[in-house]
Amino acid sequence: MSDQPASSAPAFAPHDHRACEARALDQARDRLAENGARLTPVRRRTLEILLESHRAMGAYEVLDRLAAEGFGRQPPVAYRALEFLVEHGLAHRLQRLNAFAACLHPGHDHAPAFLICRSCDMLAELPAAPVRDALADLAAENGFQVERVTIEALGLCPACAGTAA
Amino acid sequence: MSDQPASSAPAFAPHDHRACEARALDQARDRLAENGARLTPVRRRTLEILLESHRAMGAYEVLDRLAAEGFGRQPPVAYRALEFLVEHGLAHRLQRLNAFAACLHPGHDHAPAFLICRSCDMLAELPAAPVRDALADLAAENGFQVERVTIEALGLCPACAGTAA
DNA sequence: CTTTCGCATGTTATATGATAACAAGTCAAT
DNA sequence: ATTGACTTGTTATCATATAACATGCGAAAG
Repeated sequence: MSDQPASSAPAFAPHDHRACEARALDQARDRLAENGARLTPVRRRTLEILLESHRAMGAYEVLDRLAAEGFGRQPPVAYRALEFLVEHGLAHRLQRLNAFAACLHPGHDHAPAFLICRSCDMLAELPAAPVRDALADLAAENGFQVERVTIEALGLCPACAGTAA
Repeated sequence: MSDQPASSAPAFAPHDHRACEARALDQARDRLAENGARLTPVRRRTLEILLESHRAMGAYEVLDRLAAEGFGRQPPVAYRALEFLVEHGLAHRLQRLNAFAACLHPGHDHAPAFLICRSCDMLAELPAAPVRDALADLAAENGFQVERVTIEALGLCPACAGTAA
């Protein structure tokens, strides 16, 4: 367990974000190499933008950033890069927000659960094995073949809950 | 257990749909009476439209139906009725599809899990207590206060899985 | 080399989903 | 009969997402 915080992840806790970003980028490179996919400039920049914060970003927010840096300024530019990242497990799409977020554990325990703070927009991506198992049981009971799952909770992160109280 | 199929619900199985519809409408009336809210013609019709099938419908699909029957033809007409139904627990919003579906168990075990068939669009709404509990544990570990949860699985219903095989 | 082919990037145009802001109608309770 | 809360309707606009097509670029076959 050198670099995988596994179940007791920092989540909303403060942490060394530079390292966090760098590690995710490295893992992304590895993963793409394995799959024979290319981390082109737009794609790389898109991933970096998502990695800057533990927040979900709308496609148009990402697009503005890309456009400002000389990439194309039409929606498909952002959507394609985001779709690529999602396909390769380097980012997630948050259904609840119509938005995207960088994946913090590429390659590990996919289909995580998300805790989304409605006050500060911060996001925690957590290993969701127990939750998925419970859902898998439910599906099995009903003869349903699960392909993708969406497990998201909206609420207040510890910091915001404290402030409100 | 006269009318609550509880955990082993028909889900994707064939069933007496007229009764299913009628019961949901009755329960809706009860529930709204309790809350002092009105089941006006648009709202009632919107609920009936959702109840016709165990599918999720987009707001614009509902709107077309309403408009064809003499109600307003502008988006807010549908969105308002749908929002009202969701607020009172008579319908659910499916994040994964940007769509809405009638609630089949108004008043019982809310925040259910959904199984959505990507082939025939059929939908099962299931009591999700174990799944929610697992998610609640995860949230508690991270000091997160959950307010709303989204638990959805996309895949193949028994019928479609059988056909494909 | 250079041709070819697949993929990446870019564009224009349009589809789809959702809300803000305001006007007018309904209806129960005074 | 009048008020005031709520409901319905409108116009206008915003936000999200994708289809369809043109161009460029680079690796591999000739």
